[in-house]
Amino acid sequence: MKPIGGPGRPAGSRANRPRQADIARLAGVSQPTVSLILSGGSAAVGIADETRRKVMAAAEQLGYMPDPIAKRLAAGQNNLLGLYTFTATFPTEMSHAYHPFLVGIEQESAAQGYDLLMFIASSVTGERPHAEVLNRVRLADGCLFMGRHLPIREMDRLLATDLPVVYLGRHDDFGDRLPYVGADYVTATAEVVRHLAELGHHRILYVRELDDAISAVDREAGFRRGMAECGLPVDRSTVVRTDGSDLTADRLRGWYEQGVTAIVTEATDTDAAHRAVLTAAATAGYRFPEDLSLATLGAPEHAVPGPAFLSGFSVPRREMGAAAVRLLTGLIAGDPSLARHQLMSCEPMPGQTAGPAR
Amino acid sequence: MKPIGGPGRPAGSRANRPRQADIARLAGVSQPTVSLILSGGSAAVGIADETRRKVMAAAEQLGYMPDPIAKRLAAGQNNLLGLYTFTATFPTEMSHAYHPFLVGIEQESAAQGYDLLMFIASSVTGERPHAEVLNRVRLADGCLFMGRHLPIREMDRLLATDLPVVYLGRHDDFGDRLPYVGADYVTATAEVVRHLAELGHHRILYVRELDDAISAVDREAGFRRGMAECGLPVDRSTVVRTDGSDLTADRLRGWYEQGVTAIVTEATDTDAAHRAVLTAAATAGYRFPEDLSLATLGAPEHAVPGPAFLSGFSVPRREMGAAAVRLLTGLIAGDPSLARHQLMSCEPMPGQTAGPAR
DNA sequence: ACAGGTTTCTAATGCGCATCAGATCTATCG
DNA sequence: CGATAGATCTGATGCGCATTAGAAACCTGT
Repeated sequence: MKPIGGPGRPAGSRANRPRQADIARLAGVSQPTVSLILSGGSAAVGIADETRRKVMAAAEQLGYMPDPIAKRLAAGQNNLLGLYTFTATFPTEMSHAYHPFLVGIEQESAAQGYDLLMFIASSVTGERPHAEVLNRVRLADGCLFMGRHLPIREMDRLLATDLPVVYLGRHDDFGDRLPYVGADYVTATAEVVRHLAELGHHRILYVRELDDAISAVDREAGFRRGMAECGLPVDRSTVVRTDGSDLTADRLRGWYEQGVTAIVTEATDTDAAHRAVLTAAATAGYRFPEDLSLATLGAPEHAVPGPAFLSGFSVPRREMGAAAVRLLTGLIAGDPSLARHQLMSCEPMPGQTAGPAR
Repeated sequence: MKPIGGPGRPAGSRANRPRQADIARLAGVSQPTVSLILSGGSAAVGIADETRRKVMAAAEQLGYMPDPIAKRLAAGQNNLLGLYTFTATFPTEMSHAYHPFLVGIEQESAAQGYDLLMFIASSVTGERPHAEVLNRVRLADGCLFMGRHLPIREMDRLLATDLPVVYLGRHDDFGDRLPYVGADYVTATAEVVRHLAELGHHRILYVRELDDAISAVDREAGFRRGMAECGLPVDRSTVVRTDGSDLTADRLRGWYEQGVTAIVTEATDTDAAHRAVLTAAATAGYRFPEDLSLATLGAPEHAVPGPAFLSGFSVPRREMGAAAVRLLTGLIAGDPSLARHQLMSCEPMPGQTAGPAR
């Protein structure tokens, strides 16, 4: 702990901020009276109008702001919503993947009267980078979690406390203990496959990333379901896993010559698979949709302004962010009627990279 | 305020977590001893090894985690940096203008051990949307401000308190009272003009936005200085103000026929002027740099990945964010040796939209 | 005029931790 | 051997607020 000033008043920013006691002195009442008036709900019983006026005036005059820390220590709420991303919230190398979520989160937080407290894994992180932050998180009234991979152990510990928590993404491993707002990738992906099939594609490849994030699993499941529903076969070579490095132009050419007419990729926070396909196609001289059709699951919204370029579906990130905030504030308020697991549907995007099979 | 459990233990998330007192009991020592051992730095003086061992063992056994709230209440500091943007921090319609700043802010905050508290102007904003938030802001140990236009009156009030504050952008109206980290637009803009002049351009137009944000003023000043230094005349028609709507293709054509060979625009959070030029040029059929040269001051970094496309200069937004955080934490720590006004230089970007004059 | 009821406020206390001024006990010295 | 100097630890206290029990003043009806 950093050294602070002598006894009496700490040296920090709270140095000479007015406290309830100051208001009390100025208004000629006691501190608890001030507390009652300032935070005791709108219809605080048993306070004379005259007293209330005096206190309010004094508070106004001093520019009083309740100390959220003390408030929380004493009672339990400070109108702060935590936001913790398991990677940097504002990543450098990644595309601005989280931005749309943040837009929704910010708007809805404001609407609900909460401020956002962004927790950041400190740089000095050893083996369990999240352990420390997941503790700090309790500063807020509740916390929103984002990130492709959820640290199971730490989350388990956090869920053992009763801090309200919402995860932005589907995650059923914790059952009802972990409320979430996710996207219905399965349905949306199946829909994309069906659309391609209707365009005459029969040899469709699914190029996905290496890691098994839940969204990736869902998408593959949706792909398989879509293929099945359209009567298209799926064998070992239909689903390709790559981190991008091994997806060469030659390999793509090979697929093309074997009769593949459409490729489905997924957009992630790195977009590795998706970019690899684009690069390989550019190198091989294939154009979309003339030579090959391309559908990108969860097309990144930041790609290009204007009408959607990529075919596929778009994740309603903004709405998801807002819904997550609503769920969280509901949980904080103790609303029992809330659906703790919410899946939002993704809008199909016709786009310009998918067309009739050649 | 939410009702909590009976006296003794609150019903909140702190339900039955072990406290230092529990450890103390188990180890047969006093609570302050536990505090000393657990948080009194590595080489806490005057603690017998035997005692330390016992306490550590007890803490381990109980799975103790310090309560961050109590910790901060006692320490008088909460390791929170406020961040307030005078518009939405995650704007919908604007380009992701603030993102690079946020990257730097996030990284440096983490490095300094602070979390970020994002304040949001509540939606119910009347005439003075910022008044309420600028009050809430005092909840953090210090606060960073962003946004093209700074609400003078509210800022003045805030500066009257001793809350450490840093503004991201140049702003000298408050003199030394308002510390800031800005960008040296004047020098960088003059440099851009010089570059164009060296490419043979003599008729250079400056297309700027309507509003008189300080950055806009600085850029125009830099433009004029650059022109002067190159011996190029500037008259009333050399500087064009627009919100984009009146910048038609015809008007651009007119300039072209009057011998204008280069246009300088500025990138802002809306990019109105810059976009208008691009649109008009596209409509008129002009290409950059073949028909016209274009330089964009503060080229948006998010435009296109890969080698810089736009000529001009880039604002070191990330570094500015980090520098602002360093300045703020320095102020919080009470470091008197800090330069309260910092201007960072912008890197020239050759880009691909400026070439030799036709 | 007095018991019983209201209204309005205050004293006391605790939240979990950190800090500080001693208290206690042991080592060291002249 | 009394005295001084560490070495270790503890009691008391405060951080700013919320909560609760109950004091004080003020009514009401009989």
